[in-house]
This record gives sequence, C-alpha cells and structure tokens, in this order.
Amino acid sequence: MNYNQFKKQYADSGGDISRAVFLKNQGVMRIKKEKTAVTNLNKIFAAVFSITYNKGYQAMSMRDLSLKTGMSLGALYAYFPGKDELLAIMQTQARAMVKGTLEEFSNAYKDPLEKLRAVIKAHIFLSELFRPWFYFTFMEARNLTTQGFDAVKSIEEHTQKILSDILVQGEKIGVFKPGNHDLTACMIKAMQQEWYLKRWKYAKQKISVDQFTGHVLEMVEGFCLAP
Amino acid sequence: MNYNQFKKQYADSGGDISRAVFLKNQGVMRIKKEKTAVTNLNKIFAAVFSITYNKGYQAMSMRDLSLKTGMSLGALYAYFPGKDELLAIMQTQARAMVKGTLEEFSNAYKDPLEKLRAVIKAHIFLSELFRPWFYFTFMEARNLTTQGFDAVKSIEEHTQKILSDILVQGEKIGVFKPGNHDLTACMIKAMQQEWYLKRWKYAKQKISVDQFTGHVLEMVEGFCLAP
DNA sequence: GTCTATACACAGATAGAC
DNA sequence: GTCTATCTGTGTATAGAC
Repeated sequence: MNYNQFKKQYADSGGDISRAVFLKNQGVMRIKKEKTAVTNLNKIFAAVFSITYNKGYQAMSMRDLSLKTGMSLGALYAYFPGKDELLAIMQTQARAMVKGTLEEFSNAYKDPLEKLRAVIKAHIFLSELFRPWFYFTFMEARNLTTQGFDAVKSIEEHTQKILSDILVQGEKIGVFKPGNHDLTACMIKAMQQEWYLKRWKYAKQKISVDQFTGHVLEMVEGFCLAP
Repeated sequence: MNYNQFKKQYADSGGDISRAVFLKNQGVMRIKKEKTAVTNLNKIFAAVFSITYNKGYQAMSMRDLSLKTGMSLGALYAYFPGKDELLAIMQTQARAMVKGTLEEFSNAYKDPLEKLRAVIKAHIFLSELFRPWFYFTFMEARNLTTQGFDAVKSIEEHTQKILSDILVQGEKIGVFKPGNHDLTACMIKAMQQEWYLKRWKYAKQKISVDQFTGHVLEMVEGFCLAP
C-alpha cells in the first residue's frame, strides 16, 4: 500500500471532521442547520491552522480569526462558547479520529510483520492526510487543562502499546529479535512524528511520504527482524 | 562515555549561558555589573522555562515573569529591550552553545564508527544537561522572525550534515552499508529529539538517559553497520 | 539598579438590531 | 444566523522617584 491508495481508501470511510464536530457539539453551539455549520466549521478550522502555524494558538486573537474566516466576532461565538473551548473541541476530535483509524488498521492483519508494516504506514499516511491537525494537536497540547493533557498522554501510551504488542507477539513466533520492545516502539513513534513536525525540511529536500515511510520501515525491520 | 562522565567533562569547559548572554548583549542592557547581571539572568531564564513549559511563551505575561523572578517590571526591562527580544536572545544563545559543543565532539574522533557514537551521545547528553533550553528552543521556534527561523533551519541542516558526512565517510571504508544517508541522519535526529520533547513519558517509564542513548545506538548500528 | 504608578493598545466576550 | 457596537480586563512598555 502506498500513500495514494491509502488516500483513496480512507476518503471513502469518511474523514469529515467538521461533521463529527457538529454532531458531537450540537448541545453547545447555536447553529442548527447541519450544512451551514459544517461549511463554516471547515472555514474556521482552516483559518485556525493557517493563523496558528506561525505563531501558536495563544497568539491568535479572535479578531484574527474573524478576519481570516470572513465571519464576524458575534458569528464565531455562535459556533463555540469561547476560545479555550474551541481548542479543546479540536484536540478531542483529532484524537478520536486518530485512535479510530489506527485500531481499524491494526485489526485488519494477523501476521505480526504485516501488522507492524500496516500500522506504521497508516500512522504516517494519516498524518500526511491530516497534517494540519497532527501538527496543531502536537504543538498546542500543552495549552490544555490537566484532563486534556491526560488524554494526550493516554493516546500516546495507547499507540505505543499497539506497536510494542505487535513486537512481543512477533518475538513469540520467532519473527522478531528479543529486546526492549517498549523502547523500540518509542523510537518508531519518534520517527513517525518527525514527518509532520518538520514539514519544511522534507519539502525542501523533496522527499515524498512514500520515500520517508519506506526508510522508516527499512530501519525498523533492519533492527527488529530475527536473523 | 556515560552521562555522568559527560556531565563532569562539560561542566569544566563552562556551560554558563547567562554569562555568555551578558557579554554578548552588553550594548543593549542597562546593567553594568557582571555579577548582578548573571545572577538575575539566571533567575529570569529559570522563570521563563517554568512559566512557558505549560503554556508557551506568548501566553507568558511580563507580570507573570515579574512575579516569578521577584523582580519588578521596570527592573526586567533593564535586562532586555522587550519581550520579543528576550526570546530572540535566548534562542540565539542556545543555538550557539549547541553548535559549539557538537563540533567539539565531532572533531575529537577520527574513526567513523567512534565518531558517530560520540556525536549521537553528545547530542542526547547535552539535551539532558540543558533540557529546558532544548525544549524551549524547539517549541518556541515558530514565534521567531523570518531571519530567526532561517537560523533554526540552518542549524538543523548543519547537525544533519555532521551525521550524514560521518555515514558517507564510513561507507567509503566499508564500515557502513550504502543507503540514503541523509534520510538516516534525519531518523537519528528524530530519535534524539524524542528525548527532550517527551520528558514526561520517560520519567514515568523510569528510563534513564543512558538506557535511552544505548537503545538509539543499537538501532542505528543495527541498521547502518555493514555485515 | 530597582521600585511604583501609569499610559494606552488590544484582548475576549456579549447585547441587541437586522 | 449574522452583524455592529461596546463593555471590561489585561497586555506591553515607560517615566520618574528612590
């Protein structure tokens, strides 16, 4: 599976975050028509990414957001109760989306080696497809409340465990070498994160997602596979 | 070399950032006595790290900083012209320190494998010794001006090149396998960064710097060494 | 060198017309 | 649903006393 295939497959399963946000937060937002809400949420999220990419969420003013979306301050406050809540909503929804997709891919394979490849690829491809979301959730995680940050830790540990479980399982049947599988899982996650944290670098060096993913897999397999 | 040995060795060569900041910025700050300046700069930097760790630089107010340092607003402005300039000063000094140390370690070895080990270790150990500085410069890099961010890119490429040059050199004499050495260098950097970006994770899992560094070296050597 | 007091810009948020 | 106008708190920065 390469990135284009992943993209096609995932587009079908419906990656519409704005609609999910609307459905989950109907109680709190004053907009009732789904189509209006989804259209404007899309505009709002895009504007948030564009503004915060260079200066962070705290430095974005509601007036910045109003200017970029073309919506008035009053209109914006019909979509979320406050600036902090907007951040929380975005972080929560992004986490749910990542968790769901990774589990889906993890359950689709039985053989440890195939499973490992699929999960690693899926994470990098997903981070490419939703790059602004990944970058944003990473960089703004520390602005969250204690509970919000606990949720961040929790998903980090969860995805790490998905990887280390695969390695343990593979060791049992002799496919992978023994070793500290938790630390190896951490290293894999570090390499995956590199892709969306250093966007400028790989754009400049003209390295594609597929090239990058291939190299990560080479390194992981070179280290993990039993001789 | 383990972390404790590194710590001892580096403490001798003088890692006093505050003094360096004082010497470099005498023209711009109103304090003339070195001892006073260094003492208070230490307080200021420590306060910045403590405040920004959880909410970022933009969200730190000068009143926060005044409260944490015990210095008045007026006094603070005697040490730097403005909030933005304080950020720039800290980023610049941190970069100079890292660059200097890594080159020092890179030049101390000839054999590619030894050199690779030394450089990888030195970077992780340095990031442990100056963890607040590393975390801060990474997370706040995007608040910089265009020139400031160019400097960030430049040092990223510089340290990447140090690594890839070693790999190229080692391939020539048959120690390392052929491959995309630039991408491998990127992966190494990603793993190194992991150490200071996810402090909470390794503290919780009780993994020491030496353990972490050992695992990075294992992975790199497992992948790079020629059979 | 360090303090207090203050200027003045801009932040988040809301009310009420349309 | 969306707008304009406005309230009120807080931000960075400076002046001038000690």
